[in-house]
Amino acid sequence: MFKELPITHQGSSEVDFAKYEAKFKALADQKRLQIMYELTQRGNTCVCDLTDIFDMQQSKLSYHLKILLDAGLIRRETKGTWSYYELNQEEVNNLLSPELCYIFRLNDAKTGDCC
Amino acid sequence: MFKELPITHQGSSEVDFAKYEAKFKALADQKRLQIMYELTQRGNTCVCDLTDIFDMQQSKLSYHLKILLDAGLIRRETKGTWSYYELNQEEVNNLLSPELCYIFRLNDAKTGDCC
DNA sequence: TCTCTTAATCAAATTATTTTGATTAATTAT
DNA sequence: ATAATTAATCAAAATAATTTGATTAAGAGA
Repeated sequence: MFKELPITHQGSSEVDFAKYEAKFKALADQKRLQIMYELTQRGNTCVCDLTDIFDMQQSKLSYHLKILLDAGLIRRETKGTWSYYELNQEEVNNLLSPELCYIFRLNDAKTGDCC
Repeated sequence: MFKELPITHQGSSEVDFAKYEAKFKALADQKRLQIMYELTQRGNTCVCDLTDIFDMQQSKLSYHLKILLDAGLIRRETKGTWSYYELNQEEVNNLLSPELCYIFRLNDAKTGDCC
């Protein structure tokens, strides 16, 4: 009935790995990492600018932005018909090493300490 | 002929995101995170023990171990017919936040500084 | 030698993710 | 009011990742 538990610890259920799965899935894509990098460099950015920059179909970009948004890695702000996205620095810091955080760090924040 | 470059920086090609894609892909799976956690707790561990612990088909476990191995997150050592895997602590530290590193930190190393 | 065990690899089936093109709703501009 | 723009969503197609069961190669043990 019950699966035997491992001997040396109380089982990996004490850590919620499902939570991290979605976040790492969001990070596990070149395009999305580039989108994040772009948001790092530009700060709050309109989708219309991103479509130009990445030469990417609008629905495709929208799909990738949604994945990053759902994972909590970016934030959205809507102004009229326009959508602006920005990096969620806090979440990035919670996940990534100081070295990687630095890559995804807003330029005007690069003087501060990391993580 | 040439795609216009973004204005505010020299293009995201200066960061090798392809390199990180494979690593985050490896991390983007609950089972693999659990395998990593198990290796953290047990240290150098035989595949035969892992099949018991995870109640997972041998070929399936082998597939996931290969993905972690190829991403450089774990290391393999072969002794006769047996394979032993262990966490690549250094690589984990290079990627993950101190908070996450701590989860994947060998018990006997938990006193030391992170990252 | 012959048999058993270990663990990697393979091909096929299954499942999940991504891309594409179209549609939609909301807003803006004429 | 009408037309144009923005960006999300949808369904179908294309692509990629995972699972399964079988096979293989290498060693261990009788």
